[in-house]
Amino acid sequence: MPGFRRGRIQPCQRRQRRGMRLILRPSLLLLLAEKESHGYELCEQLASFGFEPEGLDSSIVYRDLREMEEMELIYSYWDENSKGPKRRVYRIQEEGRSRLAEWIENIKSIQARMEKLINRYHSL
Amino acid sequence: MPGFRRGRIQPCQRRQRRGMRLILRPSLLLLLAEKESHGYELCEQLASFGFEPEGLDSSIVYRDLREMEEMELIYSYWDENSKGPKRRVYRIQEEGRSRLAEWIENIKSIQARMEKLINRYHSL
DNA sequence: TATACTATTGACAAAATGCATATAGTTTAG
DNA sequence: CTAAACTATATGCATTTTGTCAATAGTATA
Repeated sequence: MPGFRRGRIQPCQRRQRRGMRLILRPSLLLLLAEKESHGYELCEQLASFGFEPEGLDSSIVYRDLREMEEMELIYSYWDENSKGPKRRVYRIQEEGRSRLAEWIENIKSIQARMEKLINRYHSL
Repeated sequence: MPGFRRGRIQPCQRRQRRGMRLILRPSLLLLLAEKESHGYELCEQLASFGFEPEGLDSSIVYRDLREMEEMELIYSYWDENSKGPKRRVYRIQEEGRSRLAEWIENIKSIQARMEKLINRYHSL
């Protein structure tokens, strides 16, 4: 069984996952702000943010990491000394820390808008 | 000036708008749960959910309305008696009310996860 | 030695999004 | 009276984002 996979999902479920995609990069960046890590380990740790392993294809995580590296928020090096296949270890950059702060602010404002929506719904 | 338009946006801003797209349909459906309405009016009312007119192209709203109609969450009829161009008036269906309830639950769970993320960020 | 687990990457199709533009009736300013 | 601005909806297209599959490879274990 190749790790972190799933079957095809329903169109109605895609929309639900979209909300999670929104916090995927911030979650990864936060994990890397806590300590350096590699893709596979990050996939496991994402569970603590509510990402279930069946709900997230690991290729998405790897892709997002590469993209954040291109944005120069993080950088990577090969860990040659680890057991098993070589790992690409990511570490956060200063640029990444400030971007994380921005993303968190953005999430707060989205959250506030969601709050408004929910309240309005309940006063129907 | 054609209503509800804007210029080209930066790639960093796109991600911010993504959060708003997430609550666009639920917002529209909630507005329609409150009272029947047509696209143009809905565009105006969206401001109360934090959608700025410059931040949302009205074609997106019209498209989402058509799609929700295809999903049979809402239905429409032409208002022939109104002044100006004819309006397509939307009304929510039972199916729409239950879907709205589901969407709200989903938003709540996303909100809870965002909360977790924010708390974890602040304990860095 | 076959299977499962660790670990990463690339290609491709499908879906979502942003933007421009077309159409058309009505009101208002000059 | 006529051009501009506003109300109102719709569509096509290019780009971006997403999900899925498949390929590769080293190591541990049954």
